[in-house]
Order: sequence, then structure tokens, then C-alpha cells
Amino acid sequence: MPVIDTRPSDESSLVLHSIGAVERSSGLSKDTLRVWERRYGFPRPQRDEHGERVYRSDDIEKLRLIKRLIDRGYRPGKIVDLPAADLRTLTETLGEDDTPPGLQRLIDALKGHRAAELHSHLAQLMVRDGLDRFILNTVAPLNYHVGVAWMKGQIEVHEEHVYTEMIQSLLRGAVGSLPASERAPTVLLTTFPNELHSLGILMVQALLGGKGANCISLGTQTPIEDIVAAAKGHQADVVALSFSAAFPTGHLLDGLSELRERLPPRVDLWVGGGHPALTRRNIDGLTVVTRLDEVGALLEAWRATHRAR
Amino acid sequence: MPVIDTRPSDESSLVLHSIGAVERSSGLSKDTLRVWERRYGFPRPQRDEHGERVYRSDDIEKLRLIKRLIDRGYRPGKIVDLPAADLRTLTETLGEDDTPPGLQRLIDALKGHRAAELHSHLAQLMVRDGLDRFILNTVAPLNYHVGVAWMKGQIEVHEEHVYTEMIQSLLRGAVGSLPASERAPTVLLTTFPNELHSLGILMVQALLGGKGANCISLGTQTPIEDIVAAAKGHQADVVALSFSAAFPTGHLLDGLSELRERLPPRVDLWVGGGHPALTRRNIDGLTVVTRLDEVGALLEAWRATHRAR
DNA sequence: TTGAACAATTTGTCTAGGACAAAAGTATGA
DNA sequence: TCATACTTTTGTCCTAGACAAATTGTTCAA
Repeated sequence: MPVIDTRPSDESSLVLHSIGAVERSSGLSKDTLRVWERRYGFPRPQRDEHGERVYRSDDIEKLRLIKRLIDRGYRPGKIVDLPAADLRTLTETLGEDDTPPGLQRLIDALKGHRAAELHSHLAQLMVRDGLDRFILNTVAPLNYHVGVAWMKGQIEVHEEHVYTEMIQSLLRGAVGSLPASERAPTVLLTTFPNELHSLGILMVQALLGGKGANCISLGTQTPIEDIVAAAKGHQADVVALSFSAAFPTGHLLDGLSELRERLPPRVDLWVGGGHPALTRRNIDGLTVVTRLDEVGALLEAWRATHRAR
Repeated sequence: MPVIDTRPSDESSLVLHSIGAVERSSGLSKDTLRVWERRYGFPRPQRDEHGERVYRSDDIEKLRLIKRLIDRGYRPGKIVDLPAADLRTLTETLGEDDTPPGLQRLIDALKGHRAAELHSHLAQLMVRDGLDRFILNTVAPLNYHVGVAWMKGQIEVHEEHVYTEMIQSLLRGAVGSLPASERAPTVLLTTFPNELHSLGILMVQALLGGKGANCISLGTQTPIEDIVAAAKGHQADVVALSFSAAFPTGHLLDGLSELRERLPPRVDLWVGGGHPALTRRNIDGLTVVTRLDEVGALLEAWRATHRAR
């Protein structure tokens, strides 16, 4: 593994990077980088004495901008040729701003790196409103607006990380201090492989746990095979999954029908999250939860139909 | 990205996996998998109708065993030809099984799917011993033994998920209820991209937070660029990273030297986790934490040298 | 206008061996 | 015993072609 981190040759940082380093710092795979070079002519790195690619820092910067735009729905072919300045203006012009002032103050604290202030503010809200209302009125909308701000490039990656981490910490703390319950139903929460977003299942776990359901979280990325095994092992009544908007639609539909097929029929399958396919398509034998505040009613409905066990 | 999860052809779980899936779950790169096939004849996957590699679950199992042995110093050429049974005896001679009875009882509860019992038992230990001792005497060794049991195939994937989730919940709850502190140093905790294991940084966060340090966690998978930005934005004194054994050594070394170069010199870089390269190699300008119980001393040392700021 | 069905395009990941540097193992000499 | 040079092993990078999944564009019916 060659380390191609040549010292700066002039005052500007002209550090050079191997394709492996670029893969790491841009999130684009080596295959993708090579095929872009072939097709679009960008990036066209220099070569070292052995013919291996050597990328300049400002090319990496541009790759990062492109990646951000792609995550927002732009297509590579349309934007790879644009100069970096145009890309930057593109990132700044998207999404309208109607964030309520209460939430805006929290977002400002996040952007201002006032982590302690943000944390105490959130904790205060949780105590004041109670877990249920805190999630429905604060966390869920805040998630949305942080997402919008991120799309517009107003929030840095690390700021988004701090936010996610903080919400997780608060919710998990709250979940952990809920009174242990063995009351039905037993709900298994998780996501499919390649779905990293854990806030969705965490919010649902908190909501259900608050109403006395027996929640068991598997965290993220559980293979279908192991979801089935876990449902049997824990004698779950419900399996709950969450999908963010970025999850590939084909995998979602295939995975859900496979899971439905392999799960015992008596086990309910609840699916939620921001994925667009959930509201459009229709798969037999599963319950789609489009809004968080439906969760409580769903639980009640389950208990009503299973009262006489 | 084609998902090749063909339905089971008989009752035993014969789920098939693409090379990309194997890369993720074994920690061996696609290039490595192909070159092993060429050189050693293992693994020799089937091909689908388009000539693409399709791996069997038990081959992946064997790859995991091999990876573990390589991490312990064995060389691929010597062991890839051995049958899985021989590999297993080899691994068992490494991590000999001396699980203390107290921990074994917890592992048994995990394997018996007695989630509520496991949770209350752990919570009880945490209250009895205090956060510090709970982590050092229970969580850390339990992690190790759960890992060993998982390697030996004694624990299912979903059981490991439940375990990780439960520990996270407990520790996050504890961290959240620590008194907020603005006292120096400000420590930034995270992992590199492709490193998903979050328990390491969480344990460190709990230990440091308990001693009054101002911890800010970025969660997992922060690109180098954003670690640097976060360190500047939060005016961090220390950046702490964790690497599990499966992380590619090349990326680790490259990434660390790049990070060290781009981080302001006054920022300390602490690195820990189970990765073997950490104990073998030596990179200038960073502190390697091989054991969790060194963390406290490290913090004291930092405060001693930075007392007169 | 909406929606379904089909065709065209875009785009990421996979393929094959060949090549070669970094790491590890081995031999030689101070 | 330790440093230096040689040999083998091993992982990463190379090229250029192929193709499926996802997206976009088009057509036609309700």
C-alpha cells in the first residue's frame, strides 16, 4: 500500500493522494472514480512514476461537492463538467426556509458549535414535555429541518454527526429508564443491511416503550435471515423496520416480500420511515406507518385484536 | 448494485452473497478476494447467470476464521488451504476459554433470549459498581468474550446485535446523566468511514466524561476532512479514534498520518481499539491506548502537562 | 391531468490477468 | 546481537469491456 502524501511543493497545500485515499475521503469507490475519468474526463489525475493515479487536493474538494449534489438527486453526467464555482452556487440554492423560531434556535446552537447549550436545551424540553410529546413535537420536526439545512449545505457533516449523536443519547437514556415491561406485544426493531439510519427505530422504540410494549432493538443492518431467527428466538409479535429516503427501492420491495414470506404469519410487520416507495407501492401483509403519531393508535389496535389470546 | 440473495434451496440456510457483500462482512477487499481465488483456489465461489461471483455462507464463515488468524500473525498462504475444522481448532488455541462464571451467566442469558433478565442484570451491576468499574470490569471483558463466542459460532448474529444495542443503551443513558462539564480537555470522539463499531468510543466517552472531561461524540464514520473541521470548530484539545480488528490496515495507517498532518499540532491524537497494527506499528505524533484502564491516567497526564495554559 | 407500459439512457459495479511495491521472512556479515 | 541485503509473499493498482439497476423520456389509455 503506497503512501503518496508528498510534502507540499509550494505554500498552498498541494498534498497528493492515491486512489485509495480519495475513496476514503470522498466516499466514491475506486471503480466509480476510474469510470468517471473514462467517461466524463473528470477527475483526470496525474500519474506517478509507476503509472498510478495521483489526485490533487482541489480535485478532491470538487468531488466532494459533486457527491453532495448527487445525494440530493442531481445526476453525475449533468454536473461533473461544471466548474467548482457553479457547483457551489447550486448547493446554496435549494429548499425553502420555514423553520419555526424555536427549532431555528436549536439549529443555530448546532451550527455555532455550542454543544453543551444544545444538549441542555433539548434535555430541558424532554423533561418539560414528556417523552411522547418531545419526540412528536420536537425531535421529528427537528430531524426534518436539520435534513433540509444539510441539503442546502448550511450544515457541515460533523455538525450533523453531533446532532444525531446527541438525539440518540437522549432517547436511549430515556428508553433505558423506562420501567421494564413484559407486556404484549413484543416488538422487534431493526433495519435492513445498508440502512444506517437508526433514529427512526429509536423514536418508535421510545414511543412504544412509553406505552408499555416490550421492545427489543437489534440496532441497524440486520440481515433478513437473522431478523427471522430473532423473531423466532424472542417470540416477537411484531417486527418493525425503518427505511430512509436514500434506500434503494428495489432492495426495499424485494427484501420486504422475502421477509414477509419467511416470517411466521402470526407476526405483524410494521414499516415506516421517509422512503417514498412506502406511500406509493403496496405489499400484502404489512402495515405502513407514514407518520410517527400513528404509532400509538397502531399499538392500541394490535392490543384490541389480540386481547383474547 | 445487484443483491444476490437467492432463496434457500433446501432447509439449511443457503443464502448467497455478492463479492461486495463479502467485502463488507469479512473485511477483505474485492481485490484480495479475487487474487486469493487466483492464487490459492479459495474461496472458489459459484457464478450466477452473468458470470459474477456468488459466495456461500459457510465460505464466508471460513473467511472470517482466516481473517482472525491473519490478524494474529498467521500468513494467508499457510492457512487458506486448511479445512474449516482445523482453522477452528487453531482459533480455539488462541483465545482460550476462561470466561469467568459471572460473565458466562450473562452470555447464557443472551443466548437464551432472556433480554429482560440480561438488561436488569447489567443495570444492577452498573449501579452497584459505578460507571467506571462497570466498564472496566464488566463491559470490556464481556465484549471480548462475546466476540470470542461469536467467532466460534456460539452466538448468532441477532444475538450479537441485541447485546451491542443493550450495552449502548445503558452506557448512553449513563453518559447522558453525567453532570455537564466544560472542563478541559475537550475530547472529540469518532471513527473513520467504514468503521461501524461504536462501542469503543462510547466506553471511552463514558470513562472520560466520568472524570469531568468535555466529550463530544461524532458517532461513527466521520471522513478525515470533517474530523479536522470538527476539531477546529469545537476547539478540541484531543481527537480520539477507535479501530476494530477488521479495519483494513492500509487505510488505518494512511488515514492516521493524513489526519495527523492536517490536524493542528496542539491537538492530541489518541487511538485505541482491538486492531493489531496499533500495537505493532509506530506512527509519530499519536498516542496509542492499548487498554481501557489507561484512559484515566492518560487524561491525568494531559491535565498535568497543560495545567499552566 | 394522472397513470401504466415500454424504450432509451445513464450510471455503478463486476469481470480478467498482468504488474509491482510494501511487508514479512531469510541469509549474510559486522 | 544487531544491522543490512536478498527472496518470497501478499495486497493494491492497472486497463477496458460488459451489463443490470435506476432514471428519464415517450406513448397511449383512462
